[in-house]
Amino acid sequence: MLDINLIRKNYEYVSEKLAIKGVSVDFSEFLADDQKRRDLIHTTEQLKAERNKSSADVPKYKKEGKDVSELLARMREIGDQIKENDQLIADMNQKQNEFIAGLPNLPADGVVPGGKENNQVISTFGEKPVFSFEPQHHVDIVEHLGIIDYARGAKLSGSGNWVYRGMGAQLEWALLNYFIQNHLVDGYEMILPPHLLNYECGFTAGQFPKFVDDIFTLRSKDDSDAVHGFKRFLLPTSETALVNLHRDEILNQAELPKKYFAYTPCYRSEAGSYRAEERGMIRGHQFNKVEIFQYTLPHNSDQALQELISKAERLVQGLGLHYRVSKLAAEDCSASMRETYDIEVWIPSMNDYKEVSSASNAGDYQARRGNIRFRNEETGKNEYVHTLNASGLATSRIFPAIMEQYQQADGTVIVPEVLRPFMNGAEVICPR
RNA sequence: GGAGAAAUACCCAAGUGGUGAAGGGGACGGUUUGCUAAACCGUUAGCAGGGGCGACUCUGGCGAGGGUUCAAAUCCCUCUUUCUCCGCCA
Repeated sequence: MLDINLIRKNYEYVSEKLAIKGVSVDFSEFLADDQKRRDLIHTTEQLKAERNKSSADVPKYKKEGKDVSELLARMREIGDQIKENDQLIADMNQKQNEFIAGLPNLPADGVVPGGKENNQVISTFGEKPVFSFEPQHHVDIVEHLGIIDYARGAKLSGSGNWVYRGMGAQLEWALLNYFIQNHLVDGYEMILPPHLLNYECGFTAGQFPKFVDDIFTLRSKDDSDAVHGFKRFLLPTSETALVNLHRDEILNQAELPKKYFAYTPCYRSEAGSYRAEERGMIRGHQFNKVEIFQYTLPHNSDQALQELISKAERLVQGLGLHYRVSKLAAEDCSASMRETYDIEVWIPSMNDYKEVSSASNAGDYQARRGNIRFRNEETGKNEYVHTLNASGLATSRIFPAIMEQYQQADGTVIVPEVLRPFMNGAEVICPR
């Protein structure tokens, strides 16, 4: 959520920044409505002041034996006017809130306009592997090895679902353990949140109201009072849970930065996004991810973003996978984020790099939506924290990358060394 | 799932229709003191939102949202959470 005072003070600046994100907004009606709203608040509050005063007079006059019927009549009149005005103000507030909540974050300085095509590769690690044989697609590899079962995944749940089995399940779990170990060593606190979250969580994260279609919502027996058509949804990423941990809280400055990580499956409806070239486990309705998250002081968030990026990079490096880091153009950043870097791993069969981690700084955008503040020790004032998140990592892209980058001529796959301690020392995955 | 009880500040807690939300603990500030403790004095209802250049002032706020009333922490309704009991259960 953007700062309404910033819009009031300098809407030209806000418009310019939003234009970089490809959003054009005319603030003139908004500002006029805001003035009307404030005027009405002012007159209504004066009426309330009168009501409070007269209210106190009633028992006083009664005690003195005076007639209060005229006073009561006037009070009734004021009361009706107040009621009417309060309703108008509530409507205006709602309209204003919906407008502001619908605006995306402003891109940070240095974020270039445009979409994907303007993303800039800022670094690469390792080299594309060279094969002395015809490399296989990861779907063919995992089916040959019998470690991912797509057919039965579809039988159990429908397309876009798969079953990890045997060494596949072990490799998946080893990856998660490897990530977790890494974050624990760095002093991040481990969180296992609920997977079913309420509407407010999605609002704070910035997924709602705009991106409701991308998530799975749950029906319950009594949805009659569910304002948005559902009471709970399955989290699309544990970021949604982590950013809500301190919703409506005022943190002590000394507690910051708060560093968390969480493991959860991520559930996404991915409506209509299936693409033929993404067969396999590149895009599914459920995938595993460890998410790293920080709440920081405003002036420390840029530095924290670098920390998150290098943490995610270190994980991919440890696995010995070739990848690159891209700085996203404004329109490729999600709505809540002011700056995002993607770590993209090389998938030979796709002849392309696919995102395994997205590291973002939301600035105070999510903190405003979720009312997450800290007490500034110097000023004694409450200010909004900054929130940052990064995947650390998503397995659904790493797994195929391992399959394809570590495949051998005989169809077996070498287990990256860092994972072996979590797999009883297994060095290679062979067919069952 | 059923029945009952509760929700007031950092904590405990009073307040069942009439201006300004008791009291205690804690915390913070001060006096006294060589230091600590004690004692004494004071501050501590967050927060959000209006108006004003400003000193300042007004409004809302007693879990949340509605309602009744001239007036609501107090009465009524809905919801949320917590606790107790019953049922079911990994």
